[in-house]
Formats: sequence, C-alpha cells, structure tokens
Amino acid sequence: MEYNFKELEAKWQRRWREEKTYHVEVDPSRPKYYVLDMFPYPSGAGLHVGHPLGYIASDIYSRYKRQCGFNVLHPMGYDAFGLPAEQYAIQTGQHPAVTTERNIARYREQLDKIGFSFDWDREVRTCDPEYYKWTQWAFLKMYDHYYCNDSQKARPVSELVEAFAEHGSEGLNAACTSEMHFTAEEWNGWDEAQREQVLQNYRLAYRADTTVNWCPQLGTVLANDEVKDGLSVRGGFPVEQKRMRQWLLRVTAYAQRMLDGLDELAWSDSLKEIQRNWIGRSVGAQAFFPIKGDDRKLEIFTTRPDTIFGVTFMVIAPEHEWLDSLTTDENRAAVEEYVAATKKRSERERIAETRRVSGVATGSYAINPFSGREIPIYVSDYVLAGYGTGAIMAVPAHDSRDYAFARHFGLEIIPVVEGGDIEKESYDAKSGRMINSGFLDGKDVKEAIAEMFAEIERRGIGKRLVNYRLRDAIFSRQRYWGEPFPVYYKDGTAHPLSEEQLPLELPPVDNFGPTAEGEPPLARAAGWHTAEGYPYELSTMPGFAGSSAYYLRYMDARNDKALVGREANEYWRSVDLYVGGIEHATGHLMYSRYWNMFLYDIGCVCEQEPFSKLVNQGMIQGRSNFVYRVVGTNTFVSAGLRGGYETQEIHVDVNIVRNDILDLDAFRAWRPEFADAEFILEEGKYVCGWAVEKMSKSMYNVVNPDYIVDTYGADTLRMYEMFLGPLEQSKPWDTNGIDGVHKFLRRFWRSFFDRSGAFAVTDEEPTPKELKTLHKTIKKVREDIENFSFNTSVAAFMICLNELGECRKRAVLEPLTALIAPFAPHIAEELWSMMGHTTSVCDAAYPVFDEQYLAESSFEYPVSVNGKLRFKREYPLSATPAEIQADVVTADEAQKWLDGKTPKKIIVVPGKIINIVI
RNA sequence: GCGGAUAUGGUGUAAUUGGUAGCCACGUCAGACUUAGGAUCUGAUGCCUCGCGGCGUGGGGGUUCGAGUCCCUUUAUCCGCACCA
Repeated sequence: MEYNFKELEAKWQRRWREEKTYHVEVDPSRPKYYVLDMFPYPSGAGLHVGHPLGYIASDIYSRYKRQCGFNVLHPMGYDAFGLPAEQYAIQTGQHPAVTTERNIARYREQLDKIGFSFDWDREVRTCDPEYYKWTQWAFLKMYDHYYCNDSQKARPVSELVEAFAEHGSEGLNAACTSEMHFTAEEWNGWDEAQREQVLQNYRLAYRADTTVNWCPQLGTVLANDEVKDGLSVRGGFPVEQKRMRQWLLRVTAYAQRMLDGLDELAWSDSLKEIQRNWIGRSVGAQAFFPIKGDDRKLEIFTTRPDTIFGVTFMVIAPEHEWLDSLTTDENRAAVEEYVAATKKRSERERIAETRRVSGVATGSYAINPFSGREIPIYVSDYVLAGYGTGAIMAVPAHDSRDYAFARHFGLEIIPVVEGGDIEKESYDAKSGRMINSGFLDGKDVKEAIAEMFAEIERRGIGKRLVNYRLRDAIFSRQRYWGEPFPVYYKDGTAHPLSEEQLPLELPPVDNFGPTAEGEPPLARAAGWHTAEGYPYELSTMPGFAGSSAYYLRYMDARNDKALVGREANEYWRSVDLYVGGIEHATGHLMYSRYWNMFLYDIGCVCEQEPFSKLVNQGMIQGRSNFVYRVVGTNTFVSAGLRGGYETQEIHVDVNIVRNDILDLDAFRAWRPEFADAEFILEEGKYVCGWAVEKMSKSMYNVVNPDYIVDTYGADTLRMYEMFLGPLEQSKPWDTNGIDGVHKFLRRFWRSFFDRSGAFAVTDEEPTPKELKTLHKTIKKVREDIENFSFNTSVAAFMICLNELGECRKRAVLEPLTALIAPFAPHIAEELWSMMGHTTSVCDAAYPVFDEQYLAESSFEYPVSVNGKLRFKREYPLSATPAEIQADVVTADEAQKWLDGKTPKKIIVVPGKIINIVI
C-alpha cells in the first residue's frame, strides 16, 4: 500500500474535527499542562512557511505531554485589532471587521492543513465584543485602583479617598505621577473635579498631559516599544515628541516586582536581560540644589553622589518646567531660540546628532551644597525631560557628556577621583581614591558613595532613591480599529461606565481616517455619547490591550460572568509553556506581566506571573534565488559561468527553482518579458545563485505552507521545519532537503508492509539488538523533546530506522509509532489504527514514555590511556566504579596499552570516562 | 559606548556536556534496477597526499593525560539598549 499522505491527512483532520479529539475540559483527576502560542495578527498576506515554526514546536510538545497523561490546554485565537486592517480600510473604505474576518478564515484554512491539536472551541478574537468586554473591564479596574508602595499591591481608590478625607496626603506611600502634599481640610474643601484631578495622580489607569511619541503619518500616539530609532515600528514613519493629554497605565508602579519576578521565570537569559534593561533600575540619590536669589531648590538625580564636590555647573532639559523662570532677561532670547530649534528637530534627527554638543546658559546660578560654589545653570537637550527629574548636576571630570559640554563652553573641570587624565578625557570609572572633596578625601569611591548617601540625608539635601528607565505606558491611540474606552466626559472630567454597561461597542463610521479637524475617527460616529448626551472618549486602546490577558480568557473562553471563572483559573493557573518570537520582549511580554500582576493583586487570578516557561523560536528568513542576465540581452548565464560576462542579478521565483536548478520552461512562462529568454547552461543545467534575505513578496522567496503540504504532506512539513536546525536559532527556509524527511516518512510507512504491499506487522519477538535500538531512540527522543531539541529528535528517528532495517515486529513498530505521533500525527494515527487500535494515538496510554523501557539500557564507557582514547567497553549502569576499575586494569586490552607497566593513576568517573595514566 | 548571542565540510547541522570531531540529512560522485524520470536501492564523500602520513571546529595564547566544549585575548556577524545622569 502506498503512503498516500493527501488522503490520509484529510481523513484524520476530518476525524479530529468531527470527534473533537482535542477538546479539553477542567479535570481535577488529571494533572494539567498549558501550552500557548503567541496568537497571530491575521494579515492579508496569509501564512508563509516561517509562521508555523513555533506552532509546530508547541504542538509537538502538547501532543507529547498529552501522551504522558497530562490534561493539555492548547488553544489558538487571533489578535485581530490593529493597524494594517485600518490602513487598508482608510484606503479602500472596506470595514476592518470585514477584511479581518476574511483574513481569519484564510489563516484558519492554512492552520488546519498542518494538523494542529488546538481546541478551537476556546478560540478568542480580540475584536469580538464578547472578548473586549473583559479588556474594558480590566481597564475600569485599573482606573479604580492605585498602587500602595507599603503593601506592594494595588488597592481600591475608595480607600485612598477615605484616607484623604481623614488625614490628607499625610503618611501616604503610593505610586504617583508627581508627589503631592495636602491636608484633610484642603481635600474636603475641594469640589469633585478638583478631587478627581488629584486622584488621577494615583490611579493605575489615568489621564495626564505628557510628552508622547506622536506619529503624524499614522495620526496617532505610540508607546515607547512601538518606536525604534525614531521611526514607528509599524510602517516606519517618523515620530516626534509632543505634549498631549492621554490615557496612561501606571506600569512603573510594578517596575520592581517585574524585575524581581524575572529571577524565577524559565525564560532565556537574553530575554530576561532585555527586560531588565528596559526596566533600567538604577540606585542613586535625589538631591536639591539651592538657587541663588530664589527660594526654590533644583531637584536632580545622580548615581554618583560621591562626585558632588566636582559639580561645576547644572543642566536642565529644554522641556523643564522651571526653564522659563530660571531664564534671566539677558539670556531669554538665546534660550527661546534654542528651545524652538530643539522642538523643531524630529526624534530621528535628535538621535542622529547624539554627539553634537549644544546648549545655552539660563543666566541663573545654583549653589553647590557641599563646596558652596556658585555654579551656572544651562539648558541642553542632552538632558532628557523623561528621565529622573529632567535636571542634572554636571561633573565634567567624571562624566564624558558633561566633559564634552564643559570643554565646549570653557567651564571648570575639577577632578575628585584619582585615576584619569582630565586633560584628555573624563574619568568615568567607579573606582579610585577621592581628592578635592573635603571629608571624603582619601576614601575609596564605593565607600564615598555610601557615605554620601548618609550625609545627604543627614543634611536634609535629599535622599537615597531608586530610579527606573521604564515609563508609564501611553494607552490611547487616535485610531478606529481598537477597543473603545468605557469612559465618558462630563464637564471635562472623565467618568467610567459601570460594569453592567460593558461592552461599550465600537460604533459604525463612514470613514476610517481622522476628521478634517484632526480628531480621531470616532468623532465621526453619530450618537457616540451616553443616553444623557455626554460624549464618549474618542481614542481607542492600543494593540497590546487585547493581547495582555488573552491567555486567561482561553481558560474559560465562553464565561459571560467573568474574565475567567475561579474554578477554571485555579485548575489551569498559568501558562506552563509559551512559545513565540523575541520581538515581543519589551512590548506584549512586559504589558502581560503587568496586567497579570494587577489582576493577581485584585484577587482575580491565582498566579502572579503569567508565563512560567518561555521559548523563543527563531525567525525563518527567505532563501532567494537569482538568475544572471547578460546586460543588454535577454540571455541568461548560469551562475558558474557568469565570470566572463557583465551580468545583472535578477530575483527569480523560488517556486520555479529546485535544488538551485532553474526550470527553464516555467521561467519562460513566469513573466512575458522572459518568454523568449536564451540560456547559457553548464552541463545542461541552469544553476541559480542564492542569498539569505527577509522572506517577502518583492524578493520572490515566499514559500507557502499550503504548497509544501500539497506536495509533501503536513507530516513532512512538520518534521522538516523541526529538522531545519535548533528551534531558537534564526535560519533561512530552504526547500532543498525536504526530500530527505519525506523519504524517511515513506520508508517508515513501508516498514509496516511486505514486498507485495500487504500490511504485515508480525507478533514476532524482537531481538535484543532491535530492542536496544528502540530503547535508545525512546530515551533520546524523550530527552530531546524536554529540551526543545526537535532537530536532533528527527535525526534520532532516521538513525533508528536505518538501524532497524526491515523490522516489521509489532513490539518495535507500535512504540515507535506512538513516539513519532507528536511529530507526524497523521501517519501515526493511520498506522496506529491499522495495528488494530480504535482510540486515537494521542490518547494512547501506551507505555512508550515509561521508565521501564530505559531501565534495560546500557552505556558505553570510553577508556583512554594517557589521554589517548583506546577503546570502549560496555557496562550496565549499575556497575560500581570499583568494578569498572578492576575490570579495566585486568582486561587484556588494557594490559596491551599498559605495556607491562603499573599504572600511576586510574581515573574513573561513573557514566563518563575511564582514564589510565601510566 | 554598554549588554547579550553566534562562529564546525560545498550546504543545514550533530557531538554521551571535557573523551575517537563531522552523527542525520541535502548536494556531489560511482554503481544497480528501470516504463529513461526530479522514482527506488547500494556504496563513497572534511582538506592535502598516488600512498605512507599530515592538517583540521574564525585567529592567537593558556589550563588538562585529553579542548569544538573551560580560561585569557583577538576578529567577524547578528540582536537588544543608548546623551538614562
């Protein structure tokens, strides 16, 4: 019987669907395991061969876990709100819901062909009102909570209100935008709007005037992780800094917890490091510098309080609130000109000119609280408004940026740490002996820092402070295709809807672009207000809103009473294995952790961290092919012969090239201008050149998984994607080589049949050699799956088959079928049922993964003499070092190498190595 | 500039984690069969050399009986952050 993968794969996919093979329910009698993929944004281009890589890996793992007896939750859904659908809508007038629906259908069709074990009954779509109801709900909860630094958790704002009424801001230790001080009398005297203004300073979801990343082309603001090198990640448009009133999430309140939580996560070190850098914790001192002729004090943050005696000037950011009041009349014109020039520069220009020194004196002076010197205050854009206090104390001798600034403006440079040569450059290292620093002289830098912290607090100049680079997340987008905010405005103050009013559904509009007045598209929606006529918020939520808690919704996807029911949540708890791309390191993976921690604080979920283990699959690049046209002709020269010609390199569709050999007829048919192409061949073939590039339409290197499934079958696609290389490594897709895997599956299939083609599995007893091969393979594949080393497990299957030769014994083939099922489920199901089983192989309570199979294995010990490896001997694992040692010394082989001498030393490491030193 | 990762045949990769480098495939070469095919099967295939033998894991040095693996140094590529005070 032939291996008819087409028929057989269709048959099993149909059966899995009809019998709901992969449907799961809460089952307290079995241990659970939750395997999650990062759900896709359904783009119009459909899936290419790189997209399913992670899905295949996670599918193998979930099928494996299921065969090990776990109740496996393995869901899938769509991150369906987003920019591309909206951009498309603006251009074509097609409603994003329509294109999204169409794209989802296409994605589903493509996914189904690959044979995933998803429980589609739990599908979620972020754009579905039944789903985004809970996104809005979480937002309302954040609005209703503040972060208490003492108890390190979110608490209801109502508690805050009570406390304010009783004793004002006294004793309050809460995460806030800026520190506020007021008495109970003041609080009680304020009206509702004034109180709300104060509360916005504390709410976890709040509205504030902040400097935002504004992208004019997209007509919206963006979060920090959505901007790279001054360009929008989506679309690559320039981004500028602008001050706007926006909704924000107080993620900074959770900075320390998110940092601490990383230690316990089974994530890659590089990913954890990216998050640590993004959070950017630094310990330093807050200090207030008196201003000459002013009773205010300028607040700065420094990590080098030891160098205060070396402060010779101060710098504030162009956006600093006090800039205007610190500027003297003589300097006003220059300062205003400087600020205007700074504002005009885009974020991108600013980054490009990073090393250019610029700035202007304000004319004001501060007083160094330690040296008592009068020091000038400058304004310069090398000081960022968004970090610390937007003002610094400058120590040119020990900070390269301050040094460059001081040199440029001829300012004084006072060394306070020994070690460098300040004539040439600043000495930034945190080591050396203090000089010119009064009571710190002679001390080591580390000592001096500690001492300075104490001294600053003792003198009341400031205090020790932890600062984070992490910024609160800007949460509004001036877009249509996103979740509406469940908020309306009354007298300019935001009011939340009640939970019963959710979901607040996205209204229809006739045009998806911004209005002529520059208002968001929702301004076009007729009736976008409450029954009383109060207008709703015009912005919508950003992309990360819907993806922040989707893993929770899968646990209990059809619950209309709660985001997730208690029973479901306490059973599934959190994601045990999360597979997805590393590009979400500072976006989704930060926001999800924040979101989950918040839900944990309010008692909605039972785990603090959402994703205990995370695997980042590498990206699949394209492998482009080229043909070489002799310039000025329509003649194409084969890659190996092009040396003698002046040629032009042209991308050719990889789908008409096989093993780098061009299909000449297909090429002539590919495009009209090549219809009469001539070829200069080498050995009768046209050999194409190749290069690794991004997989994209314009490079003609997109390989569609549907094509691979049609030609080779889903099982081949699955195994080949794994065989390509280590999961976490980025690698080019190369269809050359897929034959090897396909050939293996055909051989595997054939080993169940005799030469006449009849099913011929026998009940014969396997030989010890066959059993050894089987056990070795089981051990290897098990370990490989646990280590996500799927490429080596595919190799292990091939080796196994090579070693077994023509073995048709049930006792060997049955466990092997169960073992291969996670990788190639269709062929495994078919053979499994042919062997007489009536249940699915994925439910096989077959002891294929049992320890008993491993117990019989023996291990080889390499034996070396003087470091030169001489021979291998086999010992059972139970053998003691003493036994092995005695055996080696008395063995004839060993004697041969010992050459009659008595060994000086014998090293025996059980399970590893025996070394004899003569 | 700071931080992280990677480097092995013509290609993708593997190496009992310090123990015979190149498993498993692709490709190539040779052969068998053949309805002549981009099917199937068998064998060879790191480099140099007719051979003996020598050389080989980006380069240099070190530790070790023994290094692809550990340490130092250097180069190249990729990724993240970046006037972060």
